Amino acid sequence: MSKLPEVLTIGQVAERSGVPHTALRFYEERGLIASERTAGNQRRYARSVLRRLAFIRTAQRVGLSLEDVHAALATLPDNRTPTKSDWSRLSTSWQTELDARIDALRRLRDRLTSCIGCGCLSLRSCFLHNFEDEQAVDGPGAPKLKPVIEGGT
Amino acid sequence: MSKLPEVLTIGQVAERSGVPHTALRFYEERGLIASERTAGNQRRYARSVLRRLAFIRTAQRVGLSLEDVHAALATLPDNRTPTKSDWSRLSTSWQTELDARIDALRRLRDRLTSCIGCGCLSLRSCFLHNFEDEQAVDGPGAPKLKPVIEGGT
DNA sequence: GGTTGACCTCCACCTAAGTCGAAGTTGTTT
DNA sequence: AAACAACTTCGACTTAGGTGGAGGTCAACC
Repeated sequence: MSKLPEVLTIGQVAERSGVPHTALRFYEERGLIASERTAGNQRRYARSVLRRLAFIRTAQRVGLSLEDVHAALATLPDNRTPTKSDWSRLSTSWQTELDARIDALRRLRDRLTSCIGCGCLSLRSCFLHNFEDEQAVDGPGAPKLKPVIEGGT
Repeated sequence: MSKLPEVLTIGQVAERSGVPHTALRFYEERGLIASERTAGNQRRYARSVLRRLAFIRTAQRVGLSLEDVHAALATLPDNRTPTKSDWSRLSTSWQTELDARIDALRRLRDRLTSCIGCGCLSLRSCFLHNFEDEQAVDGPGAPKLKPVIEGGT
């Protein structure tokens, strides 16, 4: 535990996080991460930026936008210790969204699973034929499929 | 059950599916859905397109790209009944991906959950401070965070 | 103290996933 | 058969999330 560097250059952050330096500047511009500057105007990052980046990339991976992430992180001010209610806000608002997404994914997967298990070569009982479309009855006013993709704040 | 329409116009599909007509044309251009044409060159859709759309939107919602969806659907040729191995291919390749995404989501959510439960107002044990970053030890060759966002085929 | 690589800003460009509008055609209704 | 909504194509534009290069500066080593 000798020389854990106090601060990291952009190159070091890029290497350690796997996030390209171009993206790091982009995230900074978007207010997702922050840096100090040296006398010579170069960025220096606190090591905690790595966790932030991991969080950002994970959130992105599961389909959340940078704006979502930004909104969430913005509720945790960088310069003061978050209060319990800061946490509550972020946590509960995200959990609802995350739960919904987990559920959607699970249903998608299970549909595939049961499909392959059922031997339904005729597509008779497969997802492409039964995919929550039972409202397609005759007459007008058939309910719409729920609007998907909304990037809810 | 009188007059279930055999085919649907683009407007009807848009209304029933909730997918804008502009997007429907776009999906067709990308080969995700198909239509017949009338003598006068207007699109007519089989009702099964609604399931396909629901599938597409669900997949998108959980962060899969249209290219992913296209690749998957392309393995199920539109004009012949899918074989068991058609299904196997789609199903198993997607399940791996879906499982991974479900897992990532769940970990994200659980981190948030335990965080709010732990009373860690100092951020000492919170995700922003502990988010899989324990490889940030001194010395070179610290393993990168896994590359996120790859849109794997 | 000079070279070399890492860094800086700015700007143009890129892909994905669409949207919008113009200008013309079709289909339905009266 | 006239009106009008719904359709057609096509090209320009949009937003998100970046990438890449030009032209210049900083820092670290010899």
